Amino acid sequence: MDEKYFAKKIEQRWQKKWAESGAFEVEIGGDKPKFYQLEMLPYPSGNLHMGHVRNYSAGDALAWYKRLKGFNVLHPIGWDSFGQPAEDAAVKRGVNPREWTEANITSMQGQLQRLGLSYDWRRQMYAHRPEYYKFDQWFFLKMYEMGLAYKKTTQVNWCSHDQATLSNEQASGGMCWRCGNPVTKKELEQWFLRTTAYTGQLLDDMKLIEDGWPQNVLKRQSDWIGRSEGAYVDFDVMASGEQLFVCPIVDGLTSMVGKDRGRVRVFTTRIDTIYGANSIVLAAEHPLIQANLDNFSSEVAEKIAYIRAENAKPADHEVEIEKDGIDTGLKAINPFSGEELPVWVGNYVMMEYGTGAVMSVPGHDERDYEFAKKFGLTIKRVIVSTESSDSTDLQDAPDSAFSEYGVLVNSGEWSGKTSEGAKREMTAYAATNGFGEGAITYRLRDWGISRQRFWGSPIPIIYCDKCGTVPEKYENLPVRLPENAAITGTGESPLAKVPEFYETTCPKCDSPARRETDTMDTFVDSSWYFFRYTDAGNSEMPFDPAIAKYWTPVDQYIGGDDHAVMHLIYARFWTKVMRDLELVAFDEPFRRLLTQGMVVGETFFDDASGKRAYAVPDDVNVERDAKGRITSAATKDGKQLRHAIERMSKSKGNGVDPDEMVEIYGADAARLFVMFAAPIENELVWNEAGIEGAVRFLQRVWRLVYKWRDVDAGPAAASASSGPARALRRKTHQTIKRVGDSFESLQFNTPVAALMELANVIGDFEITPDAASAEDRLAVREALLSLVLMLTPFAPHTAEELYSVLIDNEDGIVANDARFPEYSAELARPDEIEIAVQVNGKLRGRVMASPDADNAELERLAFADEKVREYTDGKDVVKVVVVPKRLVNIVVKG
RNA sequence: GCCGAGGUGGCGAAAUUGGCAGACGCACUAGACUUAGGAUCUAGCGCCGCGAGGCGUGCAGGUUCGAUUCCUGUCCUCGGCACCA
Repeated sequence: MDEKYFAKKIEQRWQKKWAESGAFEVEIGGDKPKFYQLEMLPYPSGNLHMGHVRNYSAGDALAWYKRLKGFNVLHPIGWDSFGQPAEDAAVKRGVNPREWTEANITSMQGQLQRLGLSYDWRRQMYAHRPEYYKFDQWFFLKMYEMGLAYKKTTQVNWCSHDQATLSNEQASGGMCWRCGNPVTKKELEQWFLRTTAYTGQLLDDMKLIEDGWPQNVLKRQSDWIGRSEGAYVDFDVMASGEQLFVCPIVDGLTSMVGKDRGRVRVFTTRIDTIYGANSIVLAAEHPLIQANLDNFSSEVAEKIAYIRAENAKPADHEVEIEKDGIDTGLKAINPFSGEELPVWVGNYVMMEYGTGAVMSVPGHDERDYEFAKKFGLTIKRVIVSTESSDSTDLQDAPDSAFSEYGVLVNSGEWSGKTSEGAKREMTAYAATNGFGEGAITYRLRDWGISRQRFWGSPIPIIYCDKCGTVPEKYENLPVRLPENAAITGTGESPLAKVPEFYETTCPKCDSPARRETDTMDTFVDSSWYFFRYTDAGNSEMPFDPAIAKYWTPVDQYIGGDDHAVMHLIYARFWTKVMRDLELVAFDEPFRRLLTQGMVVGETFFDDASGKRAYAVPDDVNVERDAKGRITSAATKDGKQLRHAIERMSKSKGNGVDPDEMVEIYGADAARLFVMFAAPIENELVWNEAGIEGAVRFLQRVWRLVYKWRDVDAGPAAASASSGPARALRRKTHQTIKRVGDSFESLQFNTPVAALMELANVIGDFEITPDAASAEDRLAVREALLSLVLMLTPFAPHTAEELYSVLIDNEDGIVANDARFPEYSAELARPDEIEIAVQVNGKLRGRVMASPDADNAELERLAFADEKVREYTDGKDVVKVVVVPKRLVNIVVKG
């Protein structure tokens, strides 16, 4: 053993010991309570970035903490190894996606190992290997049987940059989740998973996890699910004059009521304003509109086609979309008032939400108001008023809609009622009279999972001329990806060009048939991978329910909040499906969720010479303002550079290579620093300056241990000592409390600070080892053992090494199954505490007092203080406020 | 536009939830030890002031003996959503 701190040497030694002893390999059972610690699995891009280091360091710290607390901790890692980058690499460099992926995984496994993360490596899952994706397919077949997987032709989100389909969640904000480019629409036949079958549960079950999940993620999920309560109202629709008219029958949207009469259903949350409707407005894609295109004038038909085309274009949020529309000439009847209303097509009505049809009430809805104004339509009477006054004609006056609740006027028999009451009663009235009903709509849609991609799980479906769509048999799973396929990146399914793949026979009738050539969205893999870890080798089932029952649900999940409405919704949905399949017996997969902030870096671009980014500004001159923000940047030869703060990654060129950090400073220092630098949920602007401090701290602890290593405690003089020994023990126990509390509340920066304080106090302990009394020795030894044990979650190699030095044994913390130090409230209790003395709220003195001193005693001490007297003598004492154990505030006058 | 979170030293941040603002660390300054130090140690480090002292948690008010913490208004920053009827 060396007396100098060489990170590399001890890191290699302990990593080897852990691997050889299977230190983090766990099984079900035993006396210890279980704890499932999980971090979001990485995509094998080839390189770890600092965001990974932050995520996995935090998870590892918790895993260690729980182990030290006596838990049986499952801490696994795996690979989200299907997906587009592998295909991009194939297109760009002609490499085989499988080989590229496997090589990346190998290199990243090495990086994770060098960080010394405490995984049960045996349990790794690899999404791209048949042993895993077999069960993607297994689940698909189950969902097909349950009616949860179905195929339909629809407008899907299309990213023309990536040449790929996207689910609604992946196109959130109108931008592609991968590349950030605007999304267009494309009509395709796609497989969907019926997430909407679980809408209510996805919303309601948030109650079960609201204490363990960040507010902001819950909020985003509930916004995404988008519950909205209102009513359906059916308007009779007919042609006007000689116009021909057909009414298609589409369940829930349209129906026939007579030879020349149809009905169209609108959704509204404000049925109370129905007397103010001046028209009904339909989406251009609405079946009623599409069915009548030939019956409309060419002008109308052209306009509708135009609107439809515009709707498919990518959204630009910088520019507000101008309202557009046209009067179709059709007429509708307001079922409440009996009025005849024109039927319009409007670009602001979306086919995907509600019924694709709305009643337009310009007086009380801002969008309808804009629409009416643009086309010079009548803005009808006031329907909702703040007083129950008589009607006012809105036509001249208004410059905006009044969209609040109030009292109804001009509303027939409902005049005089409140909006709330009228909504209830009018909905009931519509229902009894057969032209409507109460309705709840959601924004959440089904999950489109078909991808015209090679590198994903094949969808296990076969198309037979005789039998139609036929699911593959379970015994034929996995449907394997071929070794090779021409990958062009042009958006067609590569598998459709591989006859050896798609040529098959029908599982039902044995005649020649064709396989589905689309593959599944990669988010399928990550929707259930954390169950696979519990039983990673199972070849018959995704996992054995009995084993999963022991480990799941996940106790603590850590990852970025960029997955708030993608992965986390899908995983919750999948869990509910698994529950209905009786594979699991709970509703929610993740008890607690911690969202860690991004690690970002400063990036510099030279727009003139292309897109080169400068990573470390060695060759960049940077000017900063008082807050340290960059005001300008230029190359050494004076070329101006554009600068930005961006998520760190190798591809952006601003990445700090974790391997390099480990090489220079050591894994422990890198991990410790990342944990200490900022609260875990904050964004971390990467700045390497601070890491030296982490190294210094580890070296300080190292020197302290070696300084005292030969002093054993001797006969345990556990009785309360006085003086420095007692003070040290007090600090030790206060630190134990602070560090434990911090872990429980998922804080990682403050416990490091607490450990630094403790190390500082040990360093200030002035007795030399030779002169130390038995009490001194006990105090120092306890302090050092506690410090080292509590350091384990942040710097496990150093902790293991120093622990073995302290106990003078080759084995360390793991081998001895050591425990987090025991906290003693008695030892943490101070003999004396400092009481602040204020006069009129301003600090004027400090006095020492016993923690048990009563208020009268504290008051007496306060008045006895010389400094305080200067401010109180000769003045009237109006009031004295005493806060036990904290302060005395004397209020004086004059 | 709507919703949410947040503004504390030169920087990252603490603050027992209404009770000594700035713990811990980075950077910086001075000194010690050194052939040397980018090692280590000592001291200093919110602002103004020689000092006593005064001021200070985005800004303006309010509640309170006492406010970074609660309330009202306002400004700014970041994030989410984007015609959801």
